[in-house]
Amino acid sequence: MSKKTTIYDIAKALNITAATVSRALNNNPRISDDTKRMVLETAAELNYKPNRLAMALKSGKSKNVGVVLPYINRTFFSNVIHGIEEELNPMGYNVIICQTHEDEKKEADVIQNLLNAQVDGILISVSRETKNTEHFNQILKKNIPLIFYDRKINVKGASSVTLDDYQGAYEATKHLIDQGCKKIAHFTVDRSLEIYENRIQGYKQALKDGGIKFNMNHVVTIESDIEAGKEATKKLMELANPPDAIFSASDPCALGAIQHLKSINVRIPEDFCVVGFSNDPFTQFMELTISSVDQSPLLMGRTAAKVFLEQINEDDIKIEKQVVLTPSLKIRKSSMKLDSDL
Amino acid sequence: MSKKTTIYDIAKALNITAATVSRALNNNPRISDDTKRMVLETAAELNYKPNRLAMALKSGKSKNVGVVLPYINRTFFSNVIHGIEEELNPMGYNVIICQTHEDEKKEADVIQNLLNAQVDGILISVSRETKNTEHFNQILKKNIPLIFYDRKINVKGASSVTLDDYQGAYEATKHLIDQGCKKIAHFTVDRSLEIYENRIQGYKQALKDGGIKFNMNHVVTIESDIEAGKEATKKLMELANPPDAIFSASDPCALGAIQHLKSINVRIPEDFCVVGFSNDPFTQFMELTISSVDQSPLLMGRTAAKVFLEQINEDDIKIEKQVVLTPSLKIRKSSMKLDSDL
DNA sequence: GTACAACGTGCAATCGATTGCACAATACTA
DNA sequence: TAGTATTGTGCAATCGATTGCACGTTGTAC
Repeated sequence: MSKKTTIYDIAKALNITAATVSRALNNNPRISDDTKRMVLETAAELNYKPNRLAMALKSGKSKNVGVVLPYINRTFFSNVIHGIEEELNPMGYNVIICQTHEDEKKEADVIQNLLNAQVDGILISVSRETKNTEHFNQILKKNIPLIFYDRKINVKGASSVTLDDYQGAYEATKHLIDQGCKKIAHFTVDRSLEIYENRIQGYKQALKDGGIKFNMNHVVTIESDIEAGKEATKKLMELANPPDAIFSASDPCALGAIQHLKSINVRIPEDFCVVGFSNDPFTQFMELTISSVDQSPLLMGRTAAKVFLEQINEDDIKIEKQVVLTPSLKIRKSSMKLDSDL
Repeated sequence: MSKKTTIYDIAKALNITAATVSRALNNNPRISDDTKRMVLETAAELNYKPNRLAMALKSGKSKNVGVVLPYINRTFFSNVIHGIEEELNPMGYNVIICQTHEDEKKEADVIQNLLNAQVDGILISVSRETKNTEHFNQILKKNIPLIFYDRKINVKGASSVTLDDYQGAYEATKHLIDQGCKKIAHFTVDRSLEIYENRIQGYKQALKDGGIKFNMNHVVTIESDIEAGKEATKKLMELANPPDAIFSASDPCALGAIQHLKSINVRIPEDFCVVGFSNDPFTQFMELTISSVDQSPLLMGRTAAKVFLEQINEDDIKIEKQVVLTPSLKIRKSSMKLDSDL
């Protein structure tokens, strides 16, 4: 195995100093062109590769950023990462992924770990459990950019890139009203998370603006999976006053709802409309395609990355930046009662 | 902003040497218990956190591993990552994700980058384009473990964790034959990749064993998406001798096939059976659930990680290890012609 | 011919943690 | 009481690259 070649090896080969080699490699104007050429040639010959660890230790910049999220194998999050990489890789940054599994303690742990690894910034979507903000302050205290994406929490000094969940929910609900739905139920997941709370608020406002009375019994908090959607729908349909539409804050729940409705022979969208949230790919795959609010995860990732890059370049002047992306409602069969919407 | 505290700060506070502090923190037996206690206390007070970069530089072990894959936002790959993290995080490793976008040059670039970052190992699923193995040899020359997962390429000294694609394809095809299908077509994606070639071979062997003549016209190479699946199916059905089943090496293509077949009123599974490959979540979401071969991506990730851990512990003795995982066919509605399969 | 500028390199410290070797202090043996 | 173990720390080099300052050379001006 060939030991790695360092600038010292190059220096020795040319009978000069490592300092000169370093300067030559960095194209320092104080080094003569001749020397530069020789260094470059020798570097190539010896197959020299810079040791990023050494550079990082010296400069204090690791050129790594941490990306923290609940679970990586969720469509939304893996797409966000994709977006982040698109922006950061070309700038020479590597991305270290850490999962929290929706656990506050684990979140604090991975953040500590990232700080120890000297990351240059942290992009995070907070876990559902998180209440304490101490670990976030740790980051800011070290003057490391902290950017929340999608799920944020209020921390002074941190930036955020989020979706206008309120708006998305409002549009989805309004769309259902426009389709003639009168009794619109809502599935939510975790009201302690801002995103879900905002969706409820958007939903409520749309009802209000549409002249529909808000019905407490039509709002159900469930897990974000198909089964939960089925069960919840079953219960809703057994109410004395069942809904004629569901706006679900989660796509899997919307799917579960549809599956149950079909099983009891409710016609969709003629008798019942459903709209989901997230625009997960599967919503387009079904025969009965599902309307959903798109969160543009790629754009969110790219935007979060850009905000990071801005902050890193502004040095000491720490300007919090709050970017809010606009969602777009994808209207599909599950809620297309009227031809006019085609 | 509080400057980071180092072992020197602790040393100064206690009027001892950084060397002693280092030993105390590492629980070196040559340090007295008293000193250890004091160091630990002071470390806590000063909120000392080890600098992983410095440790890495000194030890030559960065505790980072690179994971290279075509695209992160593919169900299969994001699940593999999940599996890798499950094994590696508890051991103190961080994972650096790099995408190749199926591009050989990019693949070589990210590998170079990972090597410069001094990763302790590289787990990779090669890009479709890759022919040259030079960049892989670079890794091995530095005595860094190289583990292929899913898509491998022959490189002496590298380990691999793959799926028995041959077996998976064989079972899928045999299952179709057992269902009474006589003319089974096959969708493949890229025959230059071992995994797809193996699937074809398994398909062929199953046909042979089932006494069915292989029909060249029933094997179609297409992209792995719904549209391609639709089109290819359309063409197949227009043949003088159309198939009565499709074993697709890709789930999206299988879905495309089903969509087209429905559109021309072919009954599934009564008149036509379809089996996909990958067991993508959406295959279970449809009303007409799709049979598919499961690749157990989580297990694959975990296994690849374990192989890495073994190699890293065996030091110089470099033993190549080839693990082959067994796929499992998930039989669902799209191919369940006979009740006996229930 | 002297003075000063410009140019090109080398010296040595630094980033933070680790470690072989040396050495002082104490404990134990004869 | 001298001599040898044992124990606990310090010294200084090291990992690989960077950088402020110093210094020797050559060139130019008067």
